[in-house]
Amino acid sequence: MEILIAEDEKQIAGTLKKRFLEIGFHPMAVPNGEAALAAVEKIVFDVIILDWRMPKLSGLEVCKILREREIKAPIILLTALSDISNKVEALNAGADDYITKPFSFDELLARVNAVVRRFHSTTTELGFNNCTLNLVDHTLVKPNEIIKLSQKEYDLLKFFLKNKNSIVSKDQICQQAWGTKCSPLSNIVEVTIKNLRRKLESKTHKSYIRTIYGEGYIFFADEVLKH
Amino acid sequence: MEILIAEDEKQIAGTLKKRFLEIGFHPMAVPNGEAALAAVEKIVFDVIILDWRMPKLSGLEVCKILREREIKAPIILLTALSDISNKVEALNAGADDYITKPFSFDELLARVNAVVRRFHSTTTELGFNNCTLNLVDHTLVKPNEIIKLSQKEYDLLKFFLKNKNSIVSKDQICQQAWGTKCSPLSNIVEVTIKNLRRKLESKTHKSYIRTIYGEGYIFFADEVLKH
DNA sequence: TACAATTATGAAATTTTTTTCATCATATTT
DNA sequence: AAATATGATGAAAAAAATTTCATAATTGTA
Repeated sequence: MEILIAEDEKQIAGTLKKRFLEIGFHPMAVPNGEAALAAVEKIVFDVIILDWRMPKLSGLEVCKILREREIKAPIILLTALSDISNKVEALNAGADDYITKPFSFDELLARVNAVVRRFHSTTTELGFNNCTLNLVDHTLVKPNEIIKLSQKEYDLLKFFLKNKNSIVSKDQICQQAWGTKCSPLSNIVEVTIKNLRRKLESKTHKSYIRTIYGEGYIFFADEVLKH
Repeated sequence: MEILIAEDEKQIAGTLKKRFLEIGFHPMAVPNGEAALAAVEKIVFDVIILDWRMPKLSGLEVCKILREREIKAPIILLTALSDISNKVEALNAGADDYITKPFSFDELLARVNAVVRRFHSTTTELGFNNCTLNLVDHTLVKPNEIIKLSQKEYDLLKFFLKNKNSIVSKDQICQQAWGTKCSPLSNIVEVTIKNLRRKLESKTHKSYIRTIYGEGYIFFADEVLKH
């Protein structure tokens, strides 16, 4: 789980990072709003935690900018004030939750989990590297073009993205994308992989799908880096 | 906008209903949790507001039950206590927001709008009557069967659902579902409507799409009733 | 009721997607 | 390096989706 923490108070940032690390999350801490915006350009986060009061760019402003840029990841705002109008302002800026300092780590964790669970149950796109699979349109959104995927190509890519960076066997692929056992008489999987590879490839990024001889395939996607 | 308000304090319920009515929403007030569950069985709400403290079934319990039943509509819990652990409990139960009494109507409205806006930007299905259009699978989910829609049938139905109960011209349909002006030389729209009608029809419900001679079509869907 | 305009429909034609097949390329083992 | 197994690929075949077309049915109007 990739978490961005934008917080200028070093002690809070440090504690949060440490606690998230302990439970196996991947936190990244930045000290201001500009750094948060820069980080989001490069990395796909599962949740973004923004301190409201930061020098220059406030957490609220960062939140608004992220939503304008169509960043969909859930955002939680931290604030010293428990003013109710702040809460409304935060929601209107596109935040998903709001938490007042001081707070316990367990409370923050509960909110992070709630917000992420909800997000994953309703998300409409899956990102990888500098591309996105649009689950509603069934299109592959590359940096400079939008490519229509056929049904099978879509099913296959979706399966790869759910299992990125780990080996999947041909049997597993058949089961998920074709709903049947893999027939040794047919090579539909190979053919569809060939076609998907062609649609995925670009000048900068040639090989998303690596063949593991005798085992299956791995879809390589930097979980983290967007560019 | 269909809003369910489950609140046993009659005065609060009455005021909320009145205020929502004034701004053109369609509120329905019920006095307890059981009635709320029953209402959700029959009606598709855009947002559900639950009082935490209600006789027998609490708002929190109703919330959990609704999520178990895969009701996706956003839920806001009302409570007299501003205890932070309650907020965590609410989120863990699948609620989207939490508001402590006393609150102003404007604050509630802001939260309703925030929660609905977010929901609509990430929703993965559109409901109508006793059916659902699954936007990810491109399937039509009827009470007893799941029907695969072709791309064009899907585009057409999606357009109808976005414009239900109002006349849409053939030109509008072409523009949205085919991305081109309607050619007088082609009757693709009529043909696709014919095919969609066939897939939509059931023993109980024959005519979703009514033709308005010389004007276009209306897709009739009870905005409200599920059964 | 007759007529013109509009919509509905079955079936053919076209296009696209999916699958099969033959052949080539590559990896592993000996 | 040779033999064998596995995967890749272009092209053909089959199936499915989309569009066209001819004709039938329906609606509104004279």
